[in-house]
Amino acid sequence: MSRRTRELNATTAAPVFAALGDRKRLALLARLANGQPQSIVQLTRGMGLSRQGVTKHLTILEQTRLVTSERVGREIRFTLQSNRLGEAKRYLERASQQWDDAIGRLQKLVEK
Amino acid sequence: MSRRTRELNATTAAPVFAALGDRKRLALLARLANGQPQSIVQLTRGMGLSRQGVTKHLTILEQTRLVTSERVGREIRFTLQSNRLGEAKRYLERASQQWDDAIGRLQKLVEK
DNA sequence: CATAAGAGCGACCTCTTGGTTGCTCATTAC
DNA sequence: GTAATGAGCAACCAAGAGGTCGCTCTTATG
Repeated sequence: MSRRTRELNATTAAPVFAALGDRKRLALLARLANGQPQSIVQLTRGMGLSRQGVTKHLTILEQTRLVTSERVGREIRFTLQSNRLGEAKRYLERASQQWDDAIGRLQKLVEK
Repeated sequence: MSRRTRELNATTAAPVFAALGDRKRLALLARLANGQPQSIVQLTRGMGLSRQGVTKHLTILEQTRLVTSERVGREIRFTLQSNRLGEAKRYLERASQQWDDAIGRLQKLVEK
């Protein structure tokens, strides 16, 4: 029984958004979204950052489960976890929906 | 011609996610999502934080346009901007969709 | 086997973040 | 008019983030 896809709350969502809150990390995710799993050196290319710097970012992304990694020989291949992005997306969805509902109720009151 | 609701890219999205990447700030947004615009002292209540601390968080939320403020007498009322949340949501939507599409194409290739 | 390639680990540095306190200013209430 | 309330500003502090370098370890490759 995997608990991987339960809903995020303020406490669990914050680290995920924090992980998304960096240009370089978003760039890494965008790279991974484009196709196959990629190794650290591959992801380092054209990133304007040292390999160790990239590793740090990938560690953060992995800790928040936005990516997963798999060792293949001497390489480590990173894969985007789109379901995790989905969880973050749904969190925002709920917040904005709640607000829109509140506004809607308020307007009805005013109209009466 | 307002440019407020154009699409986010990696550069413009990062600060928004960074703003969302803090428990306290998510709590503030949740509060604002519950109903009417609220002042700083109101938002401070039960936050376990000094008024100035809350002000700092609200400043960050306002700089990224997740909230707007309006002066009313000696108070400042903060309002949630649900469309901004929507922009962030759509950014995540695109990334995960792109990945899912890539995976789909890959599987088709394998099946052949 | 020797070497190259991919990655881990630790030390280090600087700038930013999240938080505080203290004081001042403006607006409302009595 | 005086007090109380809401907010701004500046200084300060500790901890964390983002980045580097240097060295070691492991896994191919020739």
